[in-house]
Amino acid sequence: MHYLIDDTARMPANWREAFPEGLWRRRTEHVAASARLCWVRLLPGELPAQLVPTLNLPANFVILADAPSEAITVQALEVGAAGCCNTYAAPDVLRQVDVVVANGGLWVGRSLLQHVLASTQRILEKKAESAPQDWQLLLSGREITVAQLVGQGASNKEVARQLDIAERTVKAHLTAIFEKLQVRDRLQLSLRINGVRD
Amino acid sequence: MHYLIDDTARMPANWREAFPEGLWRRRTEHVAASARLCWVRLLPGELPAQLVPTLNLPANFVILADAPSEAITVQALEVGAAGCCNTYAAPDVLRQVDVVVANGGLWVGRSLLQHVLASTQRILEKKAESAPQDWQLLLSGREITVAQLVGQGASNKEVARQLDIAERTVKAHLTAIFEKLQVRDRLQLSLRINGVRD
DNA sequence: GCAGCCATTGGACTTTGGTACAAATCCAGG
DNA sequence: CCTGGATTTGTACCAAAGTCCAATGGCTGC
Repeated sequence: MHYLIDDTARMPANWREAFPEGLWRRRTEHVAASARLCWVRLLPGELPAQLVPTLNLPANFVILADAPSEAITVQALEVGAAGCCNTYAAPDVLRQVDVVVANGGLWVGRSLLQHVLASTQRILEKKAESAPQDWQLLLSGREITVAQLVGQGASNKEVARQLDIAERTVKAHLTAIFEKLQVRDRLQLSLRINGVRD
Repeated sequence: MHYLIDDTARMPANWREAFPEGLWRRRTEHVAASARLCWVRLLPGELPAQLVPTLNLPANFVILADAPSEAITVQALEVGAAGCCNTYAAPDVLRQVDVVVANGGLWVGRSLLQHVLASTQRILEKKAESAPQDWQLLLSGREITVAQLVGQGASNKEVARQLDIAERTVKAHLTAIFEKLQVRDRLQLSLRINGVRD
């Protein structure tokens, strides 16, 4: 049997859809030790380390976060959760989590996993510090200028005005930049040159 | 259909049991592009980065290692694999990997995951002190979720798929977010939530 | 000189992002 | 019961972003 421990006002529809027979419980209510899996929903801003010790949970439980983050997930697993996922994850995903956990696995969402693995990779390579501005080496002078402005949030029109060139030219530079840096649009360019890891 | 790309002498019994209809292939042989999942077995001492580029693999493939390690797994995902697991994993586990990958997930074994998460924890502790997220206080739960995804570079379509809602809804949330945070587009939103100062 | 890169621009086009206006459900609190 | 916020979706429309093909002129190095 599945349990959803949730002190918010409304039960997420996707969970109900994933587990039509699942039971909704307040944090103060009892959960059978025989529960197959217990889903614990965090309140906004709450962290697993604050909540979990206050509850009497069965062996298998999973944290549900409305706004999951790397910090929440790591902490969830640290306090014994078998996984952490978005409260609003699709029903298929929820059922998938169930299957993985039932087989003794740990569940971590794809984006987080990539995030974490990317961090690990940097540790393994220890390259992070050596090449802070590698992208500049791949671009021509003008392209660097355009990339910096776009990276700060400027529109094509603004870049054009500031550099006194046609908007069309800005687009041409951007197309070249995207190709050279292997990014698909200005937002990912911004993340790249501002050193935001994802 | 499942394929096992394996140049060793014997086909692992567990794989045969997990996918009775699966096809065993040498590395030189052709794999249908319509393959559901392609399992690639590493030879002893071999690394994914050496092998994968030499093969013509479909979109979804998983690395099988007789002796999996953190290095092998990270490298496997780096070169595009959807997961990495022990060649001799139980049939149930193999089928589980299949399900996860079929749903767009990445699969990483439990022990590796714990290992990697432990490393990540240290980085997070440093990051946590620096930036209190004021913007989160202005948004509803769902809006926070959308803002985070967009801030990481996701397109409207990707956000919609990930949250299992219509693209139109993503736009509605974004319009509300822009208004509340007083930014004009997704790029400036990204700068705001990633704490980039200009 | 000529090949090659850089910077520039145009026209035509497709895709994506964002807004306006509207409306549905659910649920909380008065 | 009714109001108001949160979440969801629709149609339609406009603007911005991005691509493709093509061209010009400047500069450098062989």
